Amino acid sequence: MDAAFLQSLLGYNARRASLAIIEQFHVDMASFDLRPVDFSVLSLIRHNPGTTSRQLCQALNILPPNMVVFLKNFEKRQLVDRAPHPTDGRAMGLTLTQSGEALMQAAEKTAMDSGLKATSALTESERQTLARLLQKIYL
Amino acid sequence: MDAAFLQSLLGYNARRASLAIIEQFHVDMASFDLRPVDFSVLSLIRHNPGTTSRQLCQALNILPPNMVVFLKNFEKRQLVDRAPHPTDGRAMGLTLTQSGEALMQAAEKTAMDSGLKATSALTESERQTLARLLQKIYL
DNA sequence: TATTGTTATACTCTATAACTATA
DNA sequence: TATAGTTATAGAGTATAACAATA
Repeated sequence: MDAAFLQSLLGYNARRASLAIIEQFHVDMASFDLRPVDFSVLSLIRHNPGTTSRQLCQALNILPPNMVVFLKNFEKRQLVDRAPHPTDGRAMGLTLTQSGEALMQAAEKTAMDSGLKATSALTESERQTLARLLQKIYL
Repeated sequence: MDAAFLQSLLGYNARRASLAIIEQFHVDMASFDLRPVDFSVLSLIRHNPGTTSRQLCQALNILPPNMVVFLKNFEKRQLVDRAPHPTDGRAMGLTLTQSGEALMQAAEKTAMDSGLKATSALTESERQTLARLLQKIYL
């Protein structure tokens, strides 16, 4: 099967590569019960304690009604605490609970290892080049 | 918002970049009424005339029941012809119709231009490096 | 017995409209 | 008037089970 033309398109390559990495992610992260989007949200909360739902939505390009569902789930799993925002009465400040922190400490390590496994065909130098070029596209 | 950790993960970067390119794709390809997956299937048929549904499924990692819907749509739009396969009585050989060929000739040109626009922050040399590294991940 | 194509359907993900409470 | 959060729901995308026809 000749896929030379599709392989000349960066969009095609980026999508196929991201799906391959995510497939590995699902395998390696199964024990955490975290989808990629769950992981991204919790990681941002971890590294930005007190952040709001809106800020997460903007950072991850997620629509607010969908974020509500994710956060509700995290609260039910006692991974995230919601406290009144100090300056904005409409918003809620988000932080990881103690068990959320413990989970994410392990999950971030596993996610890093999973990413290395999925990109084992690359050298560390190539990984850094790749990350830099991809960020030039979407940032 | 500190997203440094997520940005260290290739899976996150690849997904964000692919979404950015696909967003541009939707804008530029609107007049063709082709989603990325439609475009990929039709392009493979164009460059591999006589190919079968199963071969397309394997090449694009699409499940057969979903491919049936795509091909049925293409047939209704008179973009694809299906003829009995010369050697396998179970399969159908797929080719573009004359109007399908005309559409895809224009669509492939537009898709290339769209990809260049979405990656205008990169040099041509960087684009080639990026494509090569991404293919090392998923091929 | 395995594979191609197919139907029907379930499940997940993403998007839209409309509402409330506060800025 | 605009924004944060929420509810309900619609739409798009992806996956599973089961079947007929052919290899």
